[in-house]
Amino acid sequence: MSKQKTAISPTREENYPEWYQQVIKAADLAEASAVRGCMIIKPWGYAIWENMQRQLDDMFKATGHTNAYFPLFIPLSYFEREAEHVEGFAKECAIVTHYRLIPGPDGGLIPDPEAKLDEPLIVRPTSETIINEAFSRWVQSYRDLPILMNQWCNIVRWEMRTRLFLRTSEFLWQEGHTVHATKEEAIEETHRMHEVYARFAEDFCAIPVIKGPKTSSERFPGAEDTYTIESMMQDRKALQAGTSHFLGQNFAKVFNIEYSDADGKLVKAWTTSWGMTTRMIGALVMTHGDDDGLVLPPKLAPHHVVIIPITFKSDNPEAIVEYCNTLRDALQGTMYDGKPIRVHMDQRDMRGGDKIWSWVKKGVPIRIEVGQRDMDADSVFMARRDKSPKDKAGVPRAEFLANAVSILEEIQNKILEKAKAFRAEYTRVIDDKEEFYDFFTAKSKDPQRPEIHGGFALTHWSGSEEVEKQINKDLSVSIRCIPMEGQMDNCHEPGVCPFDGGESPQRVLWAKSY
RNA sequence: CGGGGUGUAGCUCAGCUUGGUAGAGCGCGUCGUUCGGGACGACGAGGUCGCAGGUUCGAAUCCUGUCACCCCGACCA
Repeated sequence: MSKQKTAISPTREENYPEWYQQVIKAADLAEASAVRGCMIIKPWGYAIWENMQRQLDDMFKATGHTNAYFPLFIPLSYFEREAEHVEGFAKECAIVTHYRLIPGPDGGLIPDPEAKLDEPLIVRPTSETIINEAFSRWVQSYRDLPILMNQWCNIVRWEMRTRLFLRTSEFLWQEGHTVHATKEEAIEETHRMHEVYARFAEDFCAIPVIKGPKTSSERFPGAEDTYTIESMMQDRKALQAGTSHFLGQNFAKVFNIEYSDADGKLVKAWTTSWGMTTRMIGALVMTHGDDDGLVLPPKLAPHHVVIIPITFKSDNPEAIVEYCNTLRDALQGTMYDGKPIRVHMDQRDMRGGDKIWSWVKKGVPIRIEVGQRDMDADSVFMARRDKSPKDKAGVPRAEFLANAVSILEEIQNKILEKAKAFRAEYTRVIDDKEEFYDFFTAKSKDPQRPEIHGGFALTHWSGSEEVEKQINKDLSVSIRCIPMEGQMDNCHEPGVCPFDGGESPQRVLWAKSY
């Protein structure tokens, strides 16, 4: 095969959606399965998810939460209780109606009509209903509160159009569910977990996010308030990376979560829920990936360092392997982010070029090649994933060992800064309707293949749902969130809505979204 | 559910209009020459052409039915 300029074809510029698919394939993260809309998460993709899980789980534990597990199936009658919740999820539910198969007339298997369930079960699209039903039995006294619970599980939402990691019919996530004695405590919890997500995104995924509440039309079905973190992908579209919901007393009412307070009065409780999903892996791809494949933030990379012994030219390959072994041991004895550096020795029997590129495409932060020459000079040949694949050089072994941690830290910081700069470049404060429409309109001739355009727009907004609807219809642009204090500059002064001239307390964030 | 398209080797696809013994590239295996940035050669393994009917001496190819998937719209973490 002839040498290509980039490892991934097409490039982001040429065809962004196709680039995304190719990166996932090249990095061996996941593949489509025989089941429509469901993906097979392969070991490299799953290892990233495990690192996310471990980190988030620590953060949940540190904020007082415990894990539990609730059933995959939810009785239809539970699900029916909260009207808005039903309206939001009924259109995309998988339903179990039978529990036995029998041979059919055409030789295949069919559901046994005799084995029809009295009450259909739905496969959970989210677990508020079944968890709050349990909570209603667990909560009797103010002494039982708060309940701070989380579960790691899979859920099913029967999506029409799917894309690996971003939108699949089945996906993995965590869902936190809490019950509180007072409104204030529940709101505080909602904000606490919102903040946990933002910190996780920025400090671990190196994905800068904008925090804020959703408008009422974008809220979680059944919530009083939904708080989101929104990030900008490299095609300048917004991705909702995590949400935290203040559910008020909506679920407490329909599931009858009541407790006796200190005065012996019977009081309704307040609940929250919050979730983050495997979509985050898609966010990593689209935030940091380049035309050579995935770029992983070191804190989440399954391997921090890959060591490739180059032995074919040596009289003494065993010595090189041994030299690599001691290098690996030394690295593993070094702590990064509170844990030993994760090192992988790649001794697969394959050609050097293929081997090296496979790690470039997988996004490993540091690559080390060691051949006879390096060993003789007591040095290593190092390449960093945040630099060009060709930008690599020999460094003395001792120097590399001394600097390994700071290089990982530097890569982690650098990709976050790069993402922040990208977002800043394509975020615009707009006060004029025409300019807004122009900003979000592609200039390319072929409407099937619009060029990468638009970004984040900050405008005033009167609060009108009509305006929201019209803009969504015209441009497929929506309000991603109402940025909170301190999230963006020039955002929190009152002004005039450029769409209907109404008064506006602050600017809101508009974008096309996933 | 509307509009468009595709089912042939592990993968990507050609062959179909005009019926006549199943093809290519990549990948895979063995051997050789190579190899400090995506090698090359030789040989080899691998397919009841989505499924069911029909037409025909003969069907991947024509006809009918059916199933699945993909793309574009409405819905979504």
